[in-house]
Amino acid sequence: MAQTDTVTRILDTAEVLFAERGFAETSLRTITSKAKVNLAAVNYHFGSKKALIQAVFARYLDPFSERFHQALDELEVQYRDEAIPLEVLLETLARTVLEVPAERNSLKVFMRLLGLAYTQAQGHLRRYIQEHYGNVFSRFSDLVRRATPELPEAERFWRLHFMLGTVIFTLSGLDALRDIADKDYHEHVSVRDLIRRLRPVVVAGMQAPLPDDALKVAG
Amino acid sequence: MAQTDTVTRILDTAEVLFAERGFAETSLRTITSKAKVNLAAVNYHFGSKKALIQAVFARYLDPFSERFHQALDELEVQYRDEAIPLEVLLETLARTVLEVPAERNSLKVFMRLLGLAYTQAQGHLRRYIQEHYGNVFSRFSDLVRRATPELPEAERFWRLHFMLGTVIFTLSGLDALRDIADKDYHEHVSVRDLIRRLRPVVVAGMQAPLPDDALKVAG
DNA sequence: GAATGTTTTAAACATCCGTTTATTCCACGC
DNA sequence: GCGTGGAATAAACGGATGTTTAAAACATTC
Repeated sequence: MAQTDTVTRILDTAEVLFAERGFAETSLRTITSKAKVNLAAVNYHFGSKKALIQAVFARYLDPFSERFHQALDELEVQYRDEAIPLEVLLETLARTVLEVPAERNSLKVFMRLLGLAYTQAQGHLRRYIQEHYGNVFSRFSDLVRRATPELPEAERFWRLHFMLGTVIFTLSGLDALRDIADKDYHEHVSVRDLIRRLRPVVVAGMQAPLPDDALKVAG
Repeated sequence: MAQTDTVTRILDTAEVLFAERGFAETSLRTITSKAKVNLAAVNYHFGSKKALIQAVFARYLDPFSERFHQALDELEVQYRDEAIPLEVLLETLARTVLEVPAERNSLKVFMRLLGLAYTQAQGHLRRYIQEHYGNVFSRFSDLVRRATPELPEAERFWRLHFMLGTVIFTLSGLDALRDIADKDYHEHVSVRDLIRRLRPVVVAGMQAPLPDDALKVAG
């Protein structure tokens, strides 16, 4: 039974704590004590705290990357030379994101981690993700380009990131928002509910009219 | 000259460092040495690091809150019993956000701080902001309700937060995104450029068609 | 100009951190 | 059975953190 499930226990505990408090605010002592594992185990198995952080991400992003590539392969076969419609691309992305962590029903954790990767300094993490998973984003980005030929290059870039912000911000801050929503509207939303609500907003955002070329934004 | 500009020097230095690295990653020693102030000055003038963090926010949010209330007062006079159009509300919000930090040309810092307030744990900060500035948000939220009577209550709540996510995520991660954009598109964007690009996306997102009532979101 | 109250300073304090070391444990192959 | 090597453990290390203390410097008032 024992063998290397120490590694798994560390990862399981670390991802939850990281998602709850961030990286700097989560000490190795908190992780190892909650995981009922010796303090030195982290440095023994992973080498350093930084490497542990990267390993936590790899456990989500490796399967995600593989599945998403695969899903895009199928779409490209299906659509031959036609451009894949934007809605289909977004739908596929959403489905893959939902599938990956579903097996450990930890979508919330996954989203929190993505949000942290963006917002917490941690230069090493950004470099790691860019280096290991940059090509998935590039491929998706290229397909979106073909799906929205009317958008100027730069405009599409920014809108993709706007929408990324919408989704990550919402799903990663979900708990806080859900508390407010529960209290005010007595309507409990699931993550899948939220994604259903997000879809039309994201699509409309991507297809919004181009901004005025006005030189100034306000009075 | 000296007197209590120690307090100002601490605040000026702290807000920049917090915005760059986050709260936990910024030590009082870094702040005080860069501000050329004694280490104990923070605890003497503010009481604790937490209180310093809150003071940094208050210096932005107090003027913002006051000006925004004032701007909404004027709009309510101007529109009498009619509903204020959504675009006008968003425009007013954007203008006020731009005005407040303009005097110290630190809009970027302001946005980074807002993003941190959302994403970094710091429960004391969330409570502080909620307690001191919750009513501004409530008022704005009520006006948006009158401007979008066709939206179900809960749907509007979520969309407002979607759009909040879009804006805060984008402007708070601005530097990283700008690096990519500069490299790929050789087009340097200013914060005002970005806000110009954000506007149609936000408006379109708020006015997107309602989601299907489909029970499931994907395959 | 002495007294008073506020601000600044240097030093120490008590914790907490990530990492390393040295030892012990335990399973497996010979 | 014994020895070998990978894994677990307890303890310590060096350094950084927020906070407190007690003395010095300064400004203000009478």
